[in-house]
Amino acid sequence: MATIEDVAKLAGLSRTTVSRVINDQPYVTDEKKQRILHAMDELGYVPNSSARRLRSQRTETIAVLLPRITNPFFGNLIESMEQKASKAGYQVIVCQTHDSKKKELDYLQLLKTKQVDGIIMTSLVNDWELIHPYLENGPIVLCNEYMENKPVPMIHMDHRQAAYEAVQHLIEQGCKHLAFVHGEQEGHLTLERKRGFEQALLDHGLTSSENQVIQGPMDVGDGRQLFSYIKKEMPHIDGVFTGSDEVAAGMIYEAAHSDWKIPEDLSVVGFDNQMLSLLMVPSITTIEQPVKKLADKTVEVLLKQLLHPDPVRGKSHVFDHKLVVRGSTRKEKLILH
Amino acid sequence: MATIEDVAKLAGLSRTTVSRVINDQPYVTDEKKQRILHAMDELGYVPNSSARRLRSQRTETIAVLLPRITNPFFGNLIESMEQKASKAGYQVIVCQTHDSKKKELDYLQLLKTKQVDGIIMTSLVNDWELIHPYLENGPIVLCNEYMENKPVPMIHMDHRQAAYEAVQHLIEQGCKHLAFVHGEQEGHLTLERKRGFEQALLDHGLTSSENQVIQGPMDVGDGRQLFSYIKKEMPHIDGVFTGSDEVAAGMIYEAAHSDWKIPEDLSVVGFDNQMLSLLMVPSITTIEQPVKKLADKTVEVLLKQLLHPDPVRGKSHVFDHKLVVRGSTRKEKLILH
DNA sequence: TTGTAAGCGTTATCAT
DNA sequence: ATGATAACGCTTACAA
Repeated sequence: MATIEDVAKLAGLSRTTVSRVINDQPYVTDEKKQRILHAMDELGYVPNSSARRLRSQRTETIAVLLPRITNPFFGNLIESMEQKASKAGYQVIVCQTHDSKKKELDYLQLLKTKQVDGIIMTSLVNDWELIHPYLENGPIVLCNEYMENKPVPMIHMDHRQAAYEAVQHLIEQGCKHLAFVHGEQEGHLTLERKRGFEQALLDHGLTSSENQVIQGPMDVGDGRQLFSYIKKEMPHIDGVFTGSDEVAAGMIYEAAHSDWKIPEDLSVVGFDNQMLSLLMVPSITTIEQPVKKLADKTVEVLLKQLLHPDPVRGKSHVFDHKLVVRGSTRKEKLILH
Repeated sequence: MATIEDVAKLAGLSRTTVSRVINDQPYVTDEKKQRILHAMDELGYVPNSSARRLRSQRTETIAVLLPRITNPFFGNLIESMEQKASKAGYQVIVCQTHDSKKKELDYLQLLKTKQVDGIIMTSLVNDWELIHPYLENGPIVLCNEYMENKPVPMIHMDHRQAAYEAVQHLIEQGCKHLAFVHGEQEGHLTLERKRGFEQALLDHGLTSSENQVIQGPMDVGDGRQLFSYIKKEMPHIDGVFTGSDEVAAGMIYEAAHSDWKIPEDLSVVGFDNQMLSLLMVPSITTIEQPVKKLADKTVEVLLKQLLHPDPVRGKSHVFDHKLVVRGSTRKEKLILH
């Protein structure tokens, strides 16, 4: 593999001058520049990335931590982030934590080992105390996940309000016995949604005791089990706010293979407005997140921090959600057209 | 940021000895080892990755090239690859080409710039002549995509045979006028499927002229348009083999909002057996790929090449597919239970 | 068992 | 405008 030295020799010039050409710096005669470019071409020279990184102390790479790439919400998020980052000349590396505390910390080490310049966390399973020290090693930005009064920028929606509106909608459709379903991890995000759920119940005079919080379900399979469980063990439940279109889809699938009708016997709300939620029969009422806006803003904020290592501030950027009403909750058939 | 030198000083030993401890090498007294570990701990020392890479000429990182992460097939593939690779101590970086020739070549540069030790290509849009030179810089393995007589390992299914079986199944269900649908790019993989399509027609006495090859559709939206197009412009078509569950799902969605019935008026076969294909109403007949096996084998082969830089051989590893028959093609209702 | 010193490929500083 | 030289932080012969 050719090095800068080889190029310099072949062109009859010094490494310094070659380096100037590589980095588009001034003070190189056009004639010599051409000679060097020729030499680089002839040797198939490409600058060695490790050497540059070592020398410059920068990697031009950022890491995005997420639970799992197979969740379409995170898939879309990373897709947008990657596009935005690569326009600014940054590489993105995708880090799946699978909601493991250990993996999350392992990936944060990328900052210490200088493999990345900054980190975006889209989920957060460790206590903040364990995350905080890593701020010494480079900027961290939270996207989607958020917590109060922490010295990092946060880009997200108001999940409490979103949950409130979803639950209010269920109540308006006539549901009296509601369940809130969330995944295995009880993150801050889940907590926010739960608060919204409870507030809505309160505001509409439904006592919490008749309503349920169910922890665990995360995917389609879980949703299927959940439906069977509700039908058998809690048949009084008539409305469910799930934190996930997958879970909602699983419930609807299983319902279709039973004698319950959705939304008549059970109304269901999902989350994320994934393609799936439109395609199901009935289609799924859900909360739409402004994925692209979240992604773009997050990358923008991180890149800004990379350029101006300011004293870290905990500014929140809150984006709007949208309740998309569809067949899984709409009991009175509206007249279309 | 503490360096190895700082640790050495604090422990009153040399860099060499510290390095030995870092790399778990023998010939260090237990007592000194402890002293060093203590010093590392006290300073919060972490080895600098760029320096190690530069010195050792290895990155312990592999790149996986794929069209887009939001396609669940590739999402699942990368998920499995990442797990397998990380067990062997390798990092994975995900590279979305979006089917762009330029991006594909850009990412292959990672091999030249020594940012990765090896590359897995799960799709291939450039001519082989452009890819070939990169083999100088490190091992490349093809997974999913394949071509004949190329000096790289290939791990894949027999797409021609899979297509053949899918089309044969449609014919057995009574379809007489078939269409084969594939995406924008006409890769080798698509070509294989098309051959299977044509062979099946031939073997069952259907002349090609009555049947169609449609290029372009890739996602749910395209599938919806496609259905409308077929209904309006080619209403004689009664069976479609799409290369994608998404396209199939889009067609089914649109059909449900029309007066055509699936499978009676039009039968549809998807590809990949994604969750979506089970959830649709009717559920989608599809081809199941052994994603985990493909992923594991691919990583295994690449890692082997990384350890033994043998003269490159073009061995193919072919895995079995499975035709999953569901409601989108099953005209005679079978009695269940 | 431990240490010295060279070198991986760049780039920044300072001369010239 | 160009070049010599010293880092960046680590590993590895080789010496002791």
